[in-house]
Amino acid sequence: MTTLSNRYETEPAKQRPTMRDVAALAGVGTKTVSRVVNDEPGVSEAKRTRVLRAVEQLNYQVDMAAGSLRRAGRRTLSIGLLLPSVANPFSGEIHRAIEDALAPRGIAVFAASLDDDPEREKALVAAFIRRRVDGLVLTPIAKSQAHVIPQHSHDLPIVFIDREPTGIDADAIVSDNAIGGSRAAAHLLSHGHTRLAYLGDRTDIQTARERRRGFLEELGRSGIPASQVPTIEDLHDEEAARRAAHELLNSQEPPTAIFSSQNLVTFGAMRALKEEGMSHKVALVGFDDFALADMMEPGITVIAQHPERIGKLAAERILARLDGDQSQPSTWVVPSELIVRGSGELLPPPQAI
Amino acid sequence: MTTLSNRYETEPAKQRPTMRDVAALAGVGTKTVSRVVNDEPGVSEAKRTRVLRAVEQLNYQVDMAAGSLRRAGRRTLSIGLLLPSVANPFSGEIHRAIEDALAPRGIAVFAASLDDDPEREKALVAAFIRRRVDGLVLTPIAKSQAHVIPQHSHDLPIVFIDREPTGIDADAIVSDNAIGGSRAAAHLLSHGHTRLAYLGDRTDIQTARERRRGFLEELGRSGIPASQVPTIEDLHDEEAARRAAHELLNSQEPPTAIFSSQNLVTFGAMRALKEEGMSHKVALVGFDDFALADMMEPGITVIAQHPERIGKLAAERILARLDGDQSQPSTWVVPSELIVRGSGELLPPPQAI
DNA sequence: TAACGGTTAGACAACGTTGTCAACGCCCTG
DNA sequence: CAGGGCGTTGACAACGTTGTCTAACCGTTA
Repeated sequence: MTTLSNRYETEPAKQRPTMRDVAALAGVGTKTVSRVVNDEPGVSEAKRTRVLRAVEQLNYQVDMAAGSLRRAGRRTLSIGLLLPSVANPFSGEIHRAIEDALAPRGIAVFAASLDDDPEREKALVAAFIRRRVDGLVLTPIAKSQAHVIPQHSHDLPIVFIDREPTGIDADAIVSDNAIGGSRAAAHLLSHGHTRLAYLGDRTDIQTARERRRGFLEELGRSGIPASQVPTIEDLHDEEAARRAAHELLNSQEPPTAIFSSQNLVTFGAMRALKEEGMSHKVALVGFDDFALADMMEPGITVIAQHPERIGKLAAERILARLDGDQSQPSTWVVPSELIVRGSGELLPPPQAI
Repeated sequence: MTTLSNRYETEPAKQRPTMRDVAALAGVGTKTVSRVVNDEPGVSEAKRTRVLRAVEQLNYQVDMAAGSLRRAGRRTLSIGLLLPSVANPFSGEIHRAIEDALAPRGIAVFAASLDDDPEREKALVAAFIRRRVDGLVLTPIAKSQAHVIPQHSHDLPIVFIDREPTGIDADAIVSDNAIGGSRAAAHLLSHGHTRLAYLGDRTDIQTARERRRGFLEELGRSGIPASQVPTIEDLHDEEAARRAAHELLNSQEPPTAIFSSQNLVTFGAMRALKEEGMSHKVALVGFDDFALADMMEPGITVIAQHPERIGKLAAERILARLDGDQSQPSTWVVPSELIVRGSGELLPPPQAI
């Protein structure tokens, strides 16, 4: 409220200046203006400064859309990013890493949330293609991406993140989900646990299945058959996870250690443990790190993913493809990391050994 | 790796189909194709289905950029969103609310991070204007936004969020920072505290100053002059806040209650309290809510903001302006809310009363 | 049968920019 | 002094789409 005039009351809403306006004011041809604003050679110093002055005076900004329409290659210097949700901190980290990697090249990022909805996946991919993005980074949801990606977008660089795509051959960046799961198992086993349980996410999500597989296989290698491991799955929110954990803790033979395959599931498990007064009695390892994990009582041991590395790699793949990389698409795996904070190092009670 | 052919090996990288291709295949004029894909009337059913079949077959998608170049009004159906950082959960919530409000109108969101850097603010605004976004939602940083927003963008809807702009007359959506601060003070006073301290963010940030002002004014009304309130400011990260809190707690007359003006500052204070074993002895109220605040020991009482409401209002303002709203720009205030969880209800020790 | 109105259809120009190309002026060389 | 080469410059078409406008066709009415 500092100025007096209302931005919205100025009547004629004067047109945004075009290159022609600048050319007219500077007394040159439009092509000369084009050369100046694009830093192309072949313009005398005298004209260059005249043009720059006119640009300044009119506050002219090129229309990139019009430019890329004519320009060879048709680059729009924008990419589309499809995440589970832009409000999700894990996605936010990926987003930021991608932005940081693309900004130096002047590439802007369209971001959108999928909410695990295959319909949205398809619609948003189409919306971005209509906007002629130079590349696409996306977390796949639909069973197959073949129908999501139109045939004739074959030259559009696409990188899948977090989950590998199906039905289409493209670059992908994923965490080592199975290895992470086995890492969790090995860690708990090394502290003497023999009664372990698994709390997992929706089984139609590939990463969740991988984490479970890695966890159970590692237990199997230590002589604990999967049939002996209570496994509760399809937990998609904190409340469901909380109830499942309560159920586990009140079962006939409660586990002495729990592996939760995802953030919200971990939160639910933490709640249940706290409510049962078992936070310091039953070990917990969660997949995926989160803020303040070290401030919990006890601190929560996790298998941390590295969203910033996933994002950086995804952006690098897009750039490489834009720069003409024709190599076979492949999958890059970002290693997970065990972070020890207390909850995963609780020992089983003597009688349970 | 499901299919055999490499997407990047198909030699001629065939051109994306245009309206002309569709028209040729369907045996009609381009304008008829245009009418069909834009759902305009005046096309016989026979031709309509022929066009749709051709669209399907070629997997044609309109080029929105080319369309809006010609189309009156020049809408690109995209907006620019400038946040402190897309990786910041508070920003993520705002982002999501904006996306949800604009998606039904087919508007896509460019998101970018400012990192509190006025240079980036200016550069990113320019980048979005070059892309001809239909509107701009931004968290202002520079001392004045007058030079950030070019003169001739006077018809471009702009909404400022979180902080009010200076030097430009535009809509703004903010939290009731001062009231929130006074709410925190009143809450702590009502539990008998008389020795309170303030831990604050960078003093050049308007919101931080407002929160402090509200807090101190409320104390003043209860007869506690600002001069008696230890005030440590310019804390921009968790570590600085932690050190400041330690200092406070080890001072001659340590406070019995602390108000921290921002998330990272709250985290630092929590750390210091835990390290000093004072978590249950010194009251703490933080500005801004965060995940797992209720799982801390004790739960952290906060003055919660409502990012989802801020985002929704911002999007609604943009839409109203796009729809021709010419009213005076003004500021909308989103009320904060006290959430009681334990840390703010700790009583001062008897000897301190 | 002629005139008319309504519907359907496509030719054409234009949106703001850049690639292509021809033309201009200047300086240098033979 | 003619000719060649080089550095500048702008006219023009084209990018993919849509607004405008006119034409063709249909059925109806006088």
